[in-house]
Amino acid sequence: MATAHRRSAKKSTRRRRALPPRSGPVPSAASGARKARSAARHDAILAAALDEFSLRGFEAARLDDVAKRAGVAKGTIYLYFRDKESLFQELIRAMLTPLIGTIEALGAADVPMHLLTDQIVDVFVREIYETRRKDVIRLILLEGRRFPKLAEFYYREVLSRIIGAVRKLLARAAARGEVPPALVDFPQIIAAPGLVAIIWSGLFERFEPLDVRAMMKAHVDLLFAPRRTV
Amino acid sequence: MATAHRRSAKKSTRRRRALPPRSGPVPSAASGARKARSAARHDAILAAALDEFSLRGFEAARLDDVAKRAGVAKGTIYLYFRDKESLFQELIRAMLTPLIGTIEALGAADVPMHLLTDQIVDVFVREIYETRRKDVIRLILLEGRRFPKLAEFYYREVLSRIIGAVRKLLARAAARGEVPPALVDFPQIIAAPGLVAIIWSGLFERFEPLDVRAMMKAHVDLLFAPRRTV
DNA sequence: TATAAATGACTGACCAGTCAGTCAGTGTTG
DNA sequence: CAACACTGACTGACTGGTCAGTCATTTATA
Repeated sequence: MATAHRRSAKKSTRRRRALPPRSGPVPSAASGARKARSAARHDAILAAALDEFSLRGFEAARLDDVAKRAGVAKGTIYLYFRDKESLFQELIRAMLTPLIGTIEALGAADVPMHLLTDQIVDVFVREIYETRRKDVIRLILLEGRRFPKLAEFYYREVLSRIIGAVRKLLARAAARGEVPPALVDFPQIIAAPGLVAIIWSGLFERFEPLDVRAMMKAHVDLLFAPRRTV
Repeated sequence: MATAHRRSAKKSTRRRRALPPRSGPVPSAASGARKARSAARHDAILAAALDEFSLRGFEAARLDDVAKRAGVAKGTIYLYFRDKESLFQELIRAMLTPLIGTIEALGAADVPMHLLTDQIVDVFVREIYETRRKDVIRLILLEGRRFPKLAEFYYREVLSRIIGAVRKLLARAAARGEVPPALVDFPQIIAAPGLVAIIWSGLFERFEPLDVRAMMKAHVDLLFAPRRTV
């Protein structure tokens, strides 16, 4: 049977390379064309890696396939990334880092709740659900346990900031009586349907399609609907 | 090339095996004891497999480790399970099958919504979150993409039944005006915080603990709180 | 031409699955 | 009850295939 074995990302104990590499090649003083070409290769490898990692997961993804997909030889990957694990981690970072600005901007705004809810849904759908970031987040959920560093990065740089921003907004809204105070304790509740959508789209879409935008809209409308009691 | 015999001369025959005779089952009822012993082995392997699969994921889990953890030789696993994938699938089925009855019972009940919400939270926490089923569900979410059969089993036997039961309850409640009709379209919303909790507990608990029961309670209270408008 | 970049065949570790051999427990016989 | 034969559950060294990472060689660029 097609038994597929994988090696765990273990330390390569042997091989002492005194001064191996830093990230990219290009030592110094290179022409712009060279730099551009190099950056293009770098990005092509990342894009191919995202495809393969999404398709098969970290362990099962083959670097031979990544290379083929990127249109380079396997050795080339090692000119740009230290090893498979570095490639994975740099991929995650590259995809999520641009998100941080967007998040902090969201937290700084001070609009009334009924407008903000639409905004939150919209940012999630446009910046995550309809992009490859959806796959990146799925990868973190998938592989996070075996890469504690990665889970930590994601928590520290992304999640905790989102939670902080949302909590601040909620606290303000709660003070104005626009939102039940219980929600301030669990900002995760707001994002929960987004997570469900990401999981669902990967596993059960084929059995039962899900209109994410409608679901998230329904959810926030339910949460923020006017109440008899506060 | 594989002749790198670390084994060397077959000197010294077999090392004394550990002593299995001591301990347990003991004689008497001939075939009965045998069956019991066999069932115990079967279960020990499943339990060990759950540990290893949860810890490392399907690909990275080693059957050598499963065997060691179960206290049997690797070959023994193959007396009970066809291959690694069968072991995985049987594990999932064994853990989730007992849940089906519980679910259908829940759907049959016809209690007012405000009582049912507590019940839903309670069943989730007691039957899933506080048991190893949490890990099993995490495994499905994580590995489901690479085991379409498994995702289908889970959807058909578990998820669709839960959704059906909850939807029925919601429709009845909505007809009585206890629940906003929008919720009937997205029963996933009710379960969403449960899913968040399962993921969260695996990845971010160490940074920020999460009180699942409180979060789920807050969520259903928010959803089902009396409203000014319906 | 000199130097950097890229290649891909190769190596060594690694692991799912196999199977020849072992032995505890059972049945049979004297 | 002891001695012997039998059996099948169990074992673990081994095989065959896989793939991350290396490096001698080739190709592109300045």
